[in-house]
Amino acid sequence: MYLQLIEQVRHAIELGALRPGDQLPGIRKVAEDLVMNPNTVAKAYREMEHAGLVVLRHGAGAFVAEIHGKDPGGDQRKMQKGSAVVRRAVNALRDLGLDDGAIRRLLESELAEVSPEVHPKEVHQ
Amino acid sequence: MYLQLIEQVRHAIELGALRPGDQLPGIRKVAEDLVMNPNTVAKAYREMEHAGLVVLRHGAGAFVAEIHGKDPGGDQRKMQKGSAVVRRAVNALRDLGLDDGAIRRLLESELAEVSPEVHPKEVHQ
DNA sequence: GCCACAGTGTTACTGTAGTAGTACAGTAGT
DNA sequence: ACTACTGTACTACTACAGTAACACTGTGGC
Repeated sequence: MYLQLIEQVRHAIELGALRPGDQLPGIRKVAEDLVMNPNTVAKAYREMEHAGLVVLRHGAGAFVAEIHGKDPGGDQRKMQKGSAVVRRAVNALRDLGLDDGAIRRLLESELAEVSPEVHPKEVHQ
Repeated sequence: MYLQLIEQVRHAIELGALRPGDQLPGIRKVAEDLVMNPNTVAKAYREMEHAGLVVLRHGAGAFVAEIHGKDPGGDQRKMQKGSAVVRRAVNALRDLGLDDGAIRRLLESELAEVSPEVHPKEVHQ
């Protein structure tokens, strides 16, 4: 759950929806919106700080870190182009009558094709 | 982890790699291959039996259930066509320089676009 | 026919990570 | 200084993964 939240924020940053210096909504606010415990959000925030995505200032708030990648602008272009690719693919897959679960399985199967048995786990250390 | 195993088996059945009546490898065998605990595999097997995917026979083994869907053949076709779609999309995304994590985020973002906040949880029971 | 053995799934029990709940501590504006 | 906001720390609970001993089935030898 807290991992999903991290992925969402990471995605927002990559897309440019969140920019360096921006303040993230407070822990309780997020917790209320997503119907989860404040502590769970706090854990996500701490993990993100550990990953260098955001900077936490006790009492002040959480802010998007200044530099999270080497090529901030390039990533946004790539993600936007990629988003179009994914949209077309998903539409085609849904036209075939496949549900979200089947689509996820197909993707995981394809991703595992090249680099098998490498699950995304080495992120935090 | 046991959920991933279930998804893999479900995928294999949908693709036709596993057919009704086929015997699944033993719990310990699978556990050794995937470097996980036999108990974890056992839990996956039990969940799959509960979902009607397989039939467990104490002392004999685990076998793929006779009927798991209404249109066995049609699903295979759809999945195979879908697999081609996904392959092309993934290749395009990788050519853009996107890694697996970014690709997953793009997919999740796209899937959430239409039916937001509906996480895959209603599978069992 | 019967028994031992190797295979199978099953069932306790333990440790650990994630989540929820609650109270605490720091910051900034008034 | 007060107050309303922020993140932090501690505790309890639940679910998952790991470990080991158990129970059932099928096969081969006797």
